[in-house]
Amino acid sequence: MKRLPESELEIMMIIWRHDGPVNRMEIEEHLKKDVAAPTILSFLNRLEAKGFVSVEKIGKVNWYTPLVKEEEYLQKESKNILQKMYRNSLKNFVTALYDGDGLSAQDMEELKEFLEEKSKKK
Amino acid sequence: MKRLPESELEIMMIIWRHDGPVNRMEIEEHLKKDVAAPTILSFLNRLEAKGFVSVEKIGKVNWYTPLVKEEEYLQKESKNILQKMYRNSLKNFVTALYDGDGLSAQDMEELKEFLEEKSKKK
DNA sequence: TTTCTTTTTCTACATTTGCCTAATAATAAA
DNA sequence: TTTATTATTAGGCAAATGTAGAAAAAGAAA
Repeated sequence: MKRLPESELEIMMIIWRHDGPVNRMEIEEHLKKDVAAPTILSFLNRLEAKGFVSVEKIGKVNWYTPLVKEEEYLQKESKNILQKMYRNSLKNFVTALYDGDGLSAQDMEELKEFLEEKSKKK
Repeated sequence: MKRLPESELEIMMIIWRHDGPVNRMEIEEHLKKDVAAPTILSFLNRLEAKGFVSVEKIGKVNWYTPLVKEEEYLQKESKNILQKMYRNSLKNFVTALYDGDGLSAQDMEELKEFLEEKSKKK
């Protein structure tokens, strides 16, 4: 499974968050910036070529369905990021966020609970 | 400050972790895969063009010094990553790691302590 | 002062990425 | 059944990225 470039990932995120097949128009509506229709279709073609989605044409509209699971992709990516940028230390990542004011008290609380929960389970 | 492509970031990480000016040869030694000297120098040129390092030539050797601070870059990147891939939720990121077996008990312990420490301070 | 040796600089090239215009296909409206 | 309307496909282009061979520069050794 390849790593996706930014624009393709952006599209993929929309597809993942959407329930069931999506068409170009729906994706367009969820994109913040606006791009021409053929641009989006071009990204979708590339995603298909890379095996990330399948396409079915109904009438004149293409419907796209994810083939790769979001969790699967994000799991790989998370590890990658940690390894490449934070010497494999989650703490380093969180510290960077904290120091850059990217962490609210609520985020921290939420995470603490998660960690307690998980370590209890073990 | 621009985002760096993978190869340039890899070089930058080496420069940051190194203390004081570095030359091409030293960088080469720290790279896992091996690339031709001109390749590394080419990346270094691009880093200079982007304002990430400064160069000083002494004798026939170039010495590179970081101009952008590691923390600064990583802080921005961390936020970016979180926002683009995890709907801005650190918990989502950690969950992905956890579910993908990218988290050791020790990592979790370390992080819990960090969080407790920080929320106490507040 | 020649002749290596080693570095860097030049230049180039294949791919990938981000994007779009023009052409084509296909349904919907007259 | 023509004539819009609209979506997709073709094709393509500029910039960015990954990579390196050949040429040039500079110190080191003869």
